[in-house]
Amino acid sequence: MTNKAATLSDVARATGVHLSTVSRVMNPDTRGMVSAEVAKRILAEARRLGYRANRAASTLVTRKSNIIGVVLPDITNPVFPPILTGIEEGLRKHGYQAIVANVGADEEEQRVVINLLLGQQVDGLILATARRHDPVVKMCVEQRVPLVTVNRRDETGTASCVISDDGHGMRLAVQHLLALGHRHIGHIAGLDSLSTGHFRRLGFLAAVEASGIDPRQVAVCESSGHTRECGKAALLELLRRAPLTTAVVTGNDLVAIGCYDALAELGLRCPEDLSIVGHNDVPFMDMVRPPLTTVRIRHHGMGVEAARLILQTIERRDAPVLDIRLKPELVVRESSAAPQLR
Amino acid sequence: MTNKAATLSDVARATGVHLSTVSRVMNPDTRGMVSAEVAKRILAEARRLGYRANRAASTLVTRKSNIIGVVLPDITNPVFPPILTGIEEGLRKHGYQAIVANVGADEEEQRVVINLLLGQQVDGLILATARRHDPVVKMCVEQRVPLVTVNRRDETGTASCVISDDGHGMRLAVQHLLALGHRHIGHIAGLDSLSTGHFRRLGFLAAVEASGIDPRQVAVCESSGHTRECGKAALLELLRRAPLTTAVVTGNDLVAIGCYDALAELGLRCPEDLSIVGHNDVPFMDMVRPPLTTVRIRHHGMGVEAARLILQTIERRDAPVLDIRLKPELVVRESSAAPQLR
DNA sequence: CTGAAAGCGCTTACAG
DNA sequence: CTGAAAGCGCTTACAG
Repeated sequence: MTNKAATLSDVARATGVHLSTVSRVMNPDTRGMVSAEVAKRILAEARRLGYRANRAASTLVTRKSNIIGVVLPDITNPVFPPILTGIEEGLRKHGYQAIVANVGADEEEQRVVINLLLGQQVDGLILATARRHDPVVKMCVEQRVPLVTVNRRDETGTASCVISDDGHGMRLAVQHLLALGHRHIGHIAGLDSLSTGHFRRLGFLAAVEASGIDPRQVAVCESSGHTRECGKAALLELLRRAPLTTAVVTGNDLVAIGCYDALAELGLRCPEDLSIVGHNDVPFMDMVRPPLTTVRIRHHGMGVEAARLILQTIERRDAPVLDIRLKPELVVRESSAAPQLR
Repeated sequence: MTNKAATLSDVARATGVHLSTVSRVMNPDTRGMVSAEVAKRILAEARRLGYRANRAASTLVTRKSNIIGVVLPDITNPVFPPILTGIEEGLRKHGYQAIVANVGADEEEQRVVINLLLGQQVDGLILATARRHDPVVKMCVEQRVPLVTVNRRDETGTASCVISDDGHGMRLAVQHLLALGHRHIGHIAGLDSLSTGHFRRLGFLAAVEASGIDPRQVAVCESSGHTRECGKAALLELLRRAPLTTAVVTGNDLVAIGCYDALAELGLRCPEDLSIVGHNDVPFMDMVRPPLTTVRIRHHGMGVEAARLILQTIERRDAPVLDIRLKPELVVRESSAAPQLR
């Protein structure tokens, strides 16, 4: 049990061949260049010595690390774990690994982290941190770093992205409420600096407009953050401004839960007094009281697609910039019902 | 805007010095060896050229990657994101990064992933996958890979670990129920192959024993998995075997939610007919109906400690094997109450 | 204080 | 089919 790892030259010495021959055998793609008999001996010896290629060395010469940097804004936000899992699955299938960095919204901090990742020779970057106008995305594009954004889209359209079809999701939510008989509908929007918040707001407005209901019966409030507290404050504000509202669509489940808090404070009930539809379908939304009707987004699928896209972008540097949108679905539970007559 | 990255020798040429001088300046620790004036010129030129050290090259020569491999069984299990966040914070502070791999329970798959990580020249490993008798931990220890397990403990005691003090947690839960007046108490245990399941079961038994209540009033059932379905089945089984039970402590929140499902099926209410105490306090446990009383574990803190420990283990190869246990606390909500007289 | 040189462990044309 | 050699981009003794 030697303490230091065996190298190509250790295996070569033990087998009595040149280390370049060992190198050829260790790489399945070039194994065919070596006679079967020699290859067998080398493989046996490599196994005996516990040989494991030093990827730092091969990265240095091939300029390929087979590592993708993944930058997340907050892994404790339950939308990101399934995205990450999808990314990892998609990557691993092709022999790639993910190096994950959690980073706050601070731009300078993001630059530092991305520089670390780039120094690590990652072959590409998947960013879940992108804002609609993102200087960090711009920097990466300028440096020609293969890049895809996931769950978020930068508006310059210079980077490929994988997002949910938010227009479709909002249409499903609004049509559901209309079908139940609601005519005074509100929207609690997410941050407009993020594509999710922006597109969902636009989607809501478009769906309402298409339905032909009077725009004066529609209210939109922006939640200042994706938290329960912000959601609660936003609904309180919305009901103050539009007291006739009987149903609300939120841009985020956590915000929807905050709406529950607001209703509790007002002594109102969901869905009797107000129907609420969330967005994302994060875990446990079927266990809250009442179980939340929400737009289910294909987080895992987005991750898988993002992995596929980044690998494609790396393979062909002239690969087109793609804009992939996965279709969400509406999950009807108990937080939405026909409006009560009042 | 050159397409390929600037190297030390590019900066050296541009400044008119030898690349070894540039190397000394780029590393803060050796910067003092170079005159301030030259250092300034070099730094300016490096910045102008966008120089960024190639870590594959420096890893190759220093045999230090400043990367830690983190192996998780399932990032979508909400206990892991805060652990990971804690690890990353602890690591980043000391200039380290995490390379994260999600991997199932399959042993062979774990070996493959760990070999990938080791090939990547990680300086150490944090495993959240360890079972009580874990061949993969054994393999790492044999190969002298710096290692710490987090949230889980391997029983051979050859690797440092950071876990929650499960004995303390169960004592808090049992004492709470006793104080409410319960005398027929059950436990739905987690998998005994994991240290969490094992220690919580032992902790439960010890707490009950210390209270002096008749062992015949106590029932333990093992849940065959950490899911709602398994929790439901386990409670059904437990109530069949011990119908007088008025309170149950579970080893896991998801299992506790499964118990809610079982009660719903039986037409029983929580806490009126049965008090339930969970374990972990994952997000949203305050939003389920009824809000769950549970043992809150310091997941984030465990991650921070694990990072500290692995760095310490790397720094001093003779560092002692440590067994760190963080104290959990009981969060009382509405799923526990005094037993009804029947 | 600075330079010249060796070497980390690989891959891959180039010979033979 | 196999070997010899150059080179990837760094770090770090060793000279001067």
